[in-house]
Amino acid sequence: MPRRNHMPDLLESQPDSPAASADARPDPAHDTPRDTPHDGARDRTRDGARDGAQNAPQRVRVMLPLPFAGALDYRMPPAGTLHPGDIVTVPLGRRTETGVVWDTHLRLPPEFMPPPMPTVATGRLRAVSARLDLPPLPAALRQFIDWVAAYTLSPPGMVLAMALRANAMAAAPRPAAGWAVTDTLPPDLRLTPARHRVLEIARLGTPLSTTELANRAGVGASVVRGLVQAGCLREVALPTPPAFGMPDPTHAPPVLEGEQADVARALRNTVAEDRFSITLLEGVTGSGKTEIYMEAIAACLEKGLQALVLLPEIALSSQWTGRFARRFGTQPALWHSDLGTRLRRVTWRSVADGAARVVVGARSALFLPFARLGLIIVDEEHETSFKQEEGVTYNARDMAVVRARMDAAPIVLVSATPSLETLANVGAGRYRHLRLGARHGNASMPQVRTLDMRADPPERGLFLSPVLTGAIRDAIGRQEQAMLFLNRRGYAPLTLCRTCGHRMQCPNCTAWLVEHRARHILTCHHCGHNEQMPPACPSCNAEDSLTPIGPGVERITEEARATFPDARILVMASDTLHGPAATADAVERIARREIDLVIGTQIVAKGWHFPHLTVVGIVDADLGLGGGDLRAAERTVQLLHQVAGRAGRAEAAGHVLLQSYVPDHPVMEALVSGDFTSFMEQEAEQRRPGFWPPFGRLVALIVSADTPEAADMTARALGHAAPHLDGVQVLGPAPAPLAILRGRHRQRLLLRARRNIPVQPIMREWLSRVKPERGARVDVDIDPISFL
DNA sequence: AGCACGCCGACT
DNA sequence: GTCGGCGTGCTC
Repeated sequence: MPRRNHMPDLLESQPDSPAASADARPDPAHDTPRDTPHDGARDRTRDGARDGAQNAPQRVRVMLPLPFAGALDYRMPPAGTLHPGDIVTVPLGRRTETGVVWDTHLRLPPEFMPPPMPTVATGRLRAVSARLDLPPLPAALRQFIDWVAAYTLSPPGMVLAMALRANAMAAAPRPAAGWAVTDTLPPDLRLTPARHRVLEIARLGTPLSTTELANRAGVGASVVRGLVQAGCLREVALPTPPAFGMPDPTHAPPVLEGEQADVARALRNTVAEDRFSITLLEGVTGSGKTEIYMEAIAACLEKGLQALVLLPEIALSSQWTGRFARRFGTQPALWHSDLGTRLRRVTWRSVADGAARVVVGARSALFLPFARLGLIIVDEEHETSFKQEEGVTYNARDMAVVRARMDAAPIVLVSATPSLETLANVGAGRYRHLRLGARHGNASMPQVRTLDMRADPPERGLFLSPVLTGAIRDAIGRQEQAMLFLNRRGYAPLTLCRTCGHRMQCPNCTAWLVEHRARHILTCHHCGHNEQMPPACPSCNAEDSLTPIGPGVERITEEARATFPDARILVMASDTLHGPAATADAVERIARREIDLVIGTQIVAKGWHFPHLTVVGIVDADLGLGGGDLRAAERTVQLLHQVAGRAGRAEAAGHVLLQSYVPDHPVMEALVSGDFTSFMEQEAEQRRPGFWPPFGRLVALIVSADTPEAADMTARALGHAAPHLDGVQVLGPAPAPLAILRGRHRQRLLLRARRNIPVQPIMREWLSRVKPERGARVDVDIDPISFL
């Protein structure tokens, strides 16, 4: 039964009912005359629909999680009917694959329509082997998969693979067995006292598992097994305990006042509308955004619908789930790529049957089979880690908006520093805008100032200015905490021979090797190659001549230990914290004031709440500005604002010091003034004239090959075949900044188009005209955010 | 993605 | 004479 009567138009015309199943309707994908002359004459009818389902076999389209251009056709199995969404096994060649019965009609905008697949003659169809006893893939998810595939130019099967990755396809988990007393006991039963106790417990009614029964009777499990053997106990399926608790929206509602109450109310109303809408929730760090969007989740739960919360990194989830549990009285379901097999399967099924009410996850959670999705939240929407760079390249933030549309659900994008894309959508009136202007409670925004490194340089060989070390020393003296941020792992990013100038380089990549002193190695952050630190220069054999150049967190830690010998220092970097549990533990220790000085990379910039932290030092505020990346300035502001936001979240005021050699750069000025609106307006004005995103669209082509020649030839062929169209421009080919990555030689091209031009058909046509050289591959990245 | 088929080198 | 290298192509 449809829960809402305002599904999107595209779905409205194709209700997911048996009446609309794969076989009953004409299929445009099959209408082109493709049959061979031999088959053509007798194979004019399709699907059996026109001349009666009883006579001709019925076709079913089955999407397999394989890189095919589309679904394959099968014959309906002898028994029963199949409907779109059913999960089935089918023969493929000499193996058996699991797939999903797909819709006959692609419900996509016309410009997205992929080229039709050739049709196989009815006589050569193979039958579907079996329908698996699993909840069917919902129509909205199937439509979403087709849409993502068409948008990203990926084979739909590869997108489906992401939705099936749950491994949920394995046989249904067998319910745990319990034991009940048989109606008649065998007459020859030897009833020992132990056996008697077991039977008494078992007679109480509730079936119990072997161990539980033995424990309660105070006997060993062998007694229970003996009774089973003797035929006194029969097996009954135990009711599976719900894997997820029911979050209670009334468990601990927050007390909200003023602006916070207004925004929470507006969000609740949006959710109550129960239809597709997009809202940007913008609020400075510490303004209580999480607490407020949890009210949106509460409203969603009150409607009996499911909510999905996307976080940029799952490391964040420990603090998040803690807050959730305090608000709703139970833990949410968690979804990320390295969930254990069992939990993964249980979660997938619970999402499908609606038992999991709130799911928090990384981007892959977007492909879960929600039974009744009523809200999507994208927290830290500006984060670039929402972009998947491998396999199917997609931006989870953008695809979340599409998913919300398909499920007719509201979506809320949350950020302190929204991306320019999102702000442009607000400006164009496509998104609603809710703002929180002030910090929560008595907390005030931290005071930010730049430290001109030219005027106050550190001592020779050191990286911290005396002004910064002074501020840290004062904070620690006041029993407060301080933090140093440097977005660079390891000891030093470059190792140089002082004698001959040789630089230690990765053999597989165009990149310097990074020294990790703690592990005595040089390592490549791109391919994982590592080697021992050589005792002498590998080029000129000079001994003691290799010198570290520049700082990483390890080196800053060394300096801090020397400068603050009594401080309790904790390093937070992805390679020192192994997994979410270790991260959570580190965060706990900081909150418990067991630490005086935190030194960290990216990972400290996440939404952690450190109430006693008052001083934040940014070791190298200029770091992200080089490299000529389109979004370098925007990204630096977002990252550094996020780091700065860790300071002064409680009563005591926060101070942020930015070490910079360009203190009058607009990025530094924006951070000091806190006026991001003006900064983003300036950014917009720089991108608008050249039709750079968000005022135009980009598609990156990455050519990679095992030889430089193959990469070069393929890239040049693409250059020659480049489209010549109004409002479309092709840049390149040029060697990629990472000209060699993992031993593969790389070239890049970039297509830029006006915003109103759909790039997918252009790309399809372009790519179809170029055949890559042997050993070469072309990867397409729609809406790229990395330019490496 | 698998898994066949297919045409050129060192071996029981 | 065969076993086997992985290049190319197909799977409804």
